[in-house]
Amino acid sequence: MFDLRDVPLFSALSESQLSELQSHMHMKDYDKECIVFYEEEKSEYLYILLEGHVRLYKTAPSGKEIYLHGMTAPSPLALFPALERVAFPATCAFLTNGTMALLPLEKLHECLENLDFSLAMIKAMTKRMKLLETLLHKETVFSSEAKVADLITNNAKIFQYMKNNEIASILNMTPETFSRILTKLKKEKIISINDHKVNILDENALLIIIETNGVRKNISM
Amino acid sequence: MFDLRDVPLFSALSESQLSELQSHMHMKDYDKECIVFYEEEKSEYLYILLEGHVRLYKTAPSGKEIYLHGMTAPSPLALFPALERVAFPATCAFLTNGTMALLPLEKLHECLENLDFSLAMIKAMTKRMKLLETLLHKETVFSSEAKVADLITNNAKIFQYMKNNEIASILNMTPETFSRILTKLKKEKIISINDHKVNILDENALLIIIETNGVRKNISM
DNA sequence: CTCTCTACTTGATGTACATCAAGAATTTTC
DNA sequence: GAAAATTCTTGATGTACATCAAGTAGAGAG
Repeated sequence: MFDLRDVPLFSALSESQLSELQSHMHMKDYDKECIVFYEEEKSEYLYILLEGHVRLYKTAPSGKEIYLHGMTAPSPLALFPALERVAFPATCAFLTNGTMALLPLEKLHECLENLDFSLAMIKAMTKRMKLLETLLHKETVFSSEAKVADLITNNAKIFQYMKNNEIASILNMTPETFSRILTKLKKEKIISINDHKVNILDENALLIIIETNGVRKNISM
Repeated sequence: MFDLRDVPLFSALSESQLSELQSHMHMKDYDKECIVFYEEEKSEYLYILLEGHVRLYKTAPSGKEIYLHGMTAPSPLALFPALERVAFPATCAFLTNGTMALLPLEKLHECLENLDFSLAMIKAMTKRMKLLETLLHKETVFSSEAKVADLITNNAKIFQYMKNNEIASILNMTPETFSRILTKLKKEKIISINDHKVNILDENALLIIIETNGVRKNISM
């Protein structure tokens, strides 16, 4: 059985409050690939991811999906639409099968009367703002090469359990661009890849790419 | 004299709490164009904009400034770095002259013990998340043409008090691109401009541009 | 009212990506 | 372990912008 106590946002509530909430919640199971909610849709519920992984993405007019975040259980989703009762800014789809809890928004707003819950909410929101801020930074100041360099320095293991074209879509670039950048980095002896394992040969070169958005040129002012 | 009560975030506090806070605050006056804080810098203070306008921007490795938000007084700035005690994600500079209040972070954290203050903090944070979300949407899913169409539909008066190259920088595009898009819209009889006043001739065409990121093509698919 | 300075426009070129199209290398399947 | 399916690579081309460069039009100063 799932327990709201496992979700940090709710861990400060008392037994009685928790069981009150649980009695008002729906559980919903999803299969892999299923859509939980669509961008621009409104909802009367807070979605709480209890089991599985989901991805959040926007869809551009061309039909291209813009990857925002991946989320692993347990985690409340779309806090901002829940608090402001506005439409979802992104579509949410399961990557695995999993379970959501749906909490009516009135119940959520009642919880805010509790100071510890409010503080937990502030914590959860700062975490989400950090994610948004990082994403914005990557999408606005990083070149494709810098995105790859950043991924390799911060999350090299991802190459071991994801296909390159999946990684490319997380970075919001095409598989071709991703491939070209990897071969470039290999040619320049900055990384090597054997059997889906990335070895960093020149950490410093990666940092330079991240800082300058490209390979070192002569120092022009 | 400035009063913290004018800042919605602090309006829930009692007289005694407010005067306690005020006794710990520094006031600082700034001239036009002055930098308040730099991206990547850390601070022991929450900055509260009491008078004037500021802009927040990131700097790309090329030196290009990426405009994020403009803020008008009264408003707390950089809530997320204050709460998490991390570095500023952007640089803040005054557009006019104005005044900041600097509140030591310990004092801010003490305020969070107060439920009403926490709720006001949640409100302030959702407002900020809305801004971030809107910005992310514009920067990731909108074409330059869609950005301009969006600006015209939502904030046509801006043409009356800002120069075109200032508007272009707010939209994160070059003045040349902005000019080309405006002349295109004029040629297509979607807008007209006389004496810095924009007239919308075909509202629907603007909405189509926003939805499709360009002028209507034949319905493919 | 003319002169200057700044803002705007327009064209030519450059650049970082995406897209299209094969081919080469893996992985999966039986 | 061979055939089929999938993923990855590589090259050619396209596109949405930026950049560079020159000219034109307003707007403020004398």
